[in-house]
Amino acid sequence: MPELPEVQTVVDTLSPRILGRSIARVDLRRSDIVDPAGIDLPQLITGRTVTSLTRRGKRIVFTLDDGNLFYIHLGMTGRLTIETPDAAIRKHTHLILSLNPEPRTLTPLELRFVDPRRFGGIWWCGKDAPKDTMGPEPLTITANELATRLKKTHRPIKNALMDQRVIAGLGNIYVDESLHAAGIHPLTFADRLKPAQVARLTKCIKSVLNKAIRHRGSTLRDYLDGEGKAGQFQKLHRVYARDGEPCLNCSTLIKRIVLGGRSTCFCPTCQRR
DNA sequence: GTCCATGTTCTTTA
DNA sequence: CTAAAGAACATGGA
Repeated sequence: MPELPEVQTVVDTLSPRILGRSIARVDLRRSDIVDPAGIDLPQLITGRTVTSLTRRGKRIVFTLDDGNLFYIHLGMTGRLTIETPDAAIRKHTHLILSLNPEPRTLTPLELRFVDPRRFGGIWWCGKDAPKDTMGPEPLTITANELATRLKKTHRPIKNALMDQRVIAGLGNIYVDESLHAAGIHPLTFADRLKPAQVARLTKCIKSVLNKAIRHRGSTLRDYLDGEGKAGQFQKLHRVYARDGEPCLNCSTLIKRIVLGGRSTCFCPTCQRR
């Protein structure tokens, strides 16, 4: 589910509800979603206040008032939503944080983490910056920076852009959409792209992501933002999951191939080899 | 029953 | 050794 635009939307919707509230109770219903295994997460965070909530790649980074830090990754089906305590607890709810009301309001809230497939989880970092082998943020990367990184790998551009060490935050949807916008065939070797193509790709990645953020992400099945609302950008996908349908630019039928074990959709006319 | 799914990480292969 | 490809993880829907 969640790539950069979805994760950014979750952070944006959660921030006003979480920042400044202290954590009154922690209900960790499945301790195997916490890494490292064996730490006492409830003991570490009960009574603390979240002082900042940020995104790095697809991670949601929580900073606490004692300087400790952890992040949540939503994996494929993870959801992080604000609920009132009386809301029904749905299946696969693994963590509930009860948040004290702000001084002026009397509404207690809960932050709930739900993740059926459990590819997501919570990573405790303590006071150290999280171990970070991720590439640069796509919204601020320069064309030169991306070009340098792509030059180092002889893989199809699709695979390279999916690799979080090359560039952080992109996944299957937004790589396909960006490559289509840039007119680049997904099988093109990353190290063979011309500077003009990388420049165009950089621009397209940014415009696709920004547009997706404005539409609050893509909801295919599981994704909801922090307030429980679905995204709308799936209605504007131009290639993702549109195989067999006409290209919105040229009417050629969108083709589907498998790359890196993932389905990859592209327009054979707009994206020539 | 089968296949597929927004992601990451470990293992195997070249 | 390294880079790249493939399998594995767990659940649910079509």
